[in-house]
Amino acid sequence: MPMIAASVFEPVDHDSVADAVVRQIETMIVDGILKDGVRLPSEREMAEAMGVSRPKLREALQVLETRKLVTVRHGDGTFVAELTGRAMSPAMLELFARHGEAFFDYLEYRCEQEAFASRLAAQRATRIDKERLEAIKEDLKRAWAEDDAEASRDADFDLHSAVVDASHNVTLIHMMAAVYDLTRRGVFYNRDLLRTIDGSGRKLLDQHCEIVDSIVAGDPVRAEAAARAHLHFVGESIRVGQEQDFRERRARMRVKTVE
Amino acid sequence: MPMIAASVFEPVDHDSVADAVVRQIETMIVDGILKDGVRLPSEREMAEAMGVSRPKLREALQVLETRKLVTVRHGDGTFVAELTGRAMSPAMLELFARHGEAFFDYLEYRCEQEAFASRLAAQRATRIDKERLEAIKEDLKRAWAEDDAEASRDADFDLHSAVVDASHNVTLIHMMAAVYDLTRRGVFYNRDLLRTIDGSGRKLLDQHCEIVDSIVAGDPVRAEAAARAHLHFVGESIRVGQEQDFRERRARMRVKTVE
DNA sequence: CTGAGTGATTCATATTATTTACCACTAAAT
DNA sequence: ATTTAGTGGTAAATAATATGAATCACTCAG
Repeated sequence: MPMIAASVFEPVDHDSVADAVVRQIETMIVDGILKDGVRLPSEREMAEAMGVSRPKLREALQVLETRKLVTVRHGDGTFVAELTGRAMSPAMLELFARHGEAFFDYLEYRCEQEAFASRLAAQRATRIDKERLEAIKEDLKRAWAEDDAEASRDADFDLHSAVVDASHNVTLIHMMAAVYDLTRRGVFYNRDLLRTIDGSGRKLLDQHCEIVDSIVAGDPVRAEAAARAHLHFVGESIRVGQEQDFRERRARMRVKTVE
Repeated sequence: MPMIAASVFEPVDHDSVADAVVRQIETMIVDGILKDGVRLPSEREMAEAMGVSRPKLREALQVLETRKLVTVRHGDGTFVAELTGRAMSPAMLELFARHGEAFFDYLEYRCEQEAFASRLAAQRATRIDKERLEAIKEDLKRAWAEDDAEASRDADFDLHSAVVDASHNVTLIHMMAAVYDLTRRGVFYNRDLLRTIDGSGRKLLDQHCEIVDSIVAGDPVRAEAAARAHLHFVGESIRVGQEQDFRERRARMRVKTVE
């Protein structure tokens, strides 16, 4: 009779009450239900509504305060922190990264912003902007030719920053600065996932070059299309990559049963 | 200062230890890690591996036994039930329905089976089969013309059963019988979701008619393509429908904050 | 028939969570 | 400036859940 080894069974992922509360409040923030600056109901009311005890709710609020998602003021109340304003706070962006289902919303948003930035850049790029973009294009090519992942990542980041800078829209520049910083630190996704459907990285390079070329050519329609195609490719790579990772993990578990 | 009403906060979804164990073991079954008939490790070993106490593991195994997913034999051991064999057991199919991430695997599998069935049906349908299919086609048209959701659902089920019957592959007939029964009972998805991107239902009708016409015409390639297109449409409708439902729920929660 | 494994039951103990009471701060009303 | 009613903050008793351990009953291989 075939028998399963005990090692196939992993420790159960069982949350405490406080953890569950943290997750639910974070989800409400991500979903836009709890907006910046609003005051939460009193601890007594929230605890009752959520069906947990006040000490446990307080424990959760403490975690949220540590993550800079809420502000607690003795004798006054509990408030959702200012998370977006002119630019998304790191706390908010890290929250998005933690909540997988929000990630594709973020990507959809970013696609729209980068299409917008590329269109403006094609219209407004100065000679200096264009020179900067051409120089980054050479960096990208060199990084690809040398298969230098780190240089490639840096150049990627430089390109997107340069495009936004070339849009000359101050609000956009501020809004996207934090996004790029966290993308660069790998908070949103492992950049290796971009190799999922583009093993050689050639496609990624071509897309980056097309963005530069269309901005330098002063073609807003082409620049916007290039940005959208690129972000679509990024989204697709991540989705397919995550699915493959998931299938591989399941396959490894199955293999484990016959060891 | 804007304030959120307490009613926006819902009771936290917090599992007991036993519930968490149930979910994890069910996931292992869905993922194919725990296969039919295999013997699980002893309760003592499983409890230790999963990091829970034996009484709590036993509580979980009792739930799984009630759901007919495992068989427990005093003095012998605990076994994964025979869930698939020649046809998927209702227990297995209900398990798939409970585990959302498995649903699209199921749909992918069903797409392949129905494409296979349609191809065979186009090759093997007898005169009686064809007459039956044509009669069902008329039922579908009438149900659509009269906007009769129940008649439409019944005719839909009849069609898929008739196609599989016309394949004259006994294994396939048995395998799909339980699938159709549960689909009919709405275990897998609410059929209303099919109206998400096809408000009038015309597209669905056209696809059903194309399946019938291609089988009656004896064209296996066309029949297979028609089945695949149909199942692709079903998958897409469900996916978009679920996304819309999700967005609507979030929007309702946001509206709730300003009441 | 025996022994070593399995599941089954029960109970004492530990941990987590709830309930309750009271303290300290804040801000609006007087 | 004071008062009051709200808020958050702390602590302890109690309840609920979970763990750990001991023992019983069944099964099957040797």
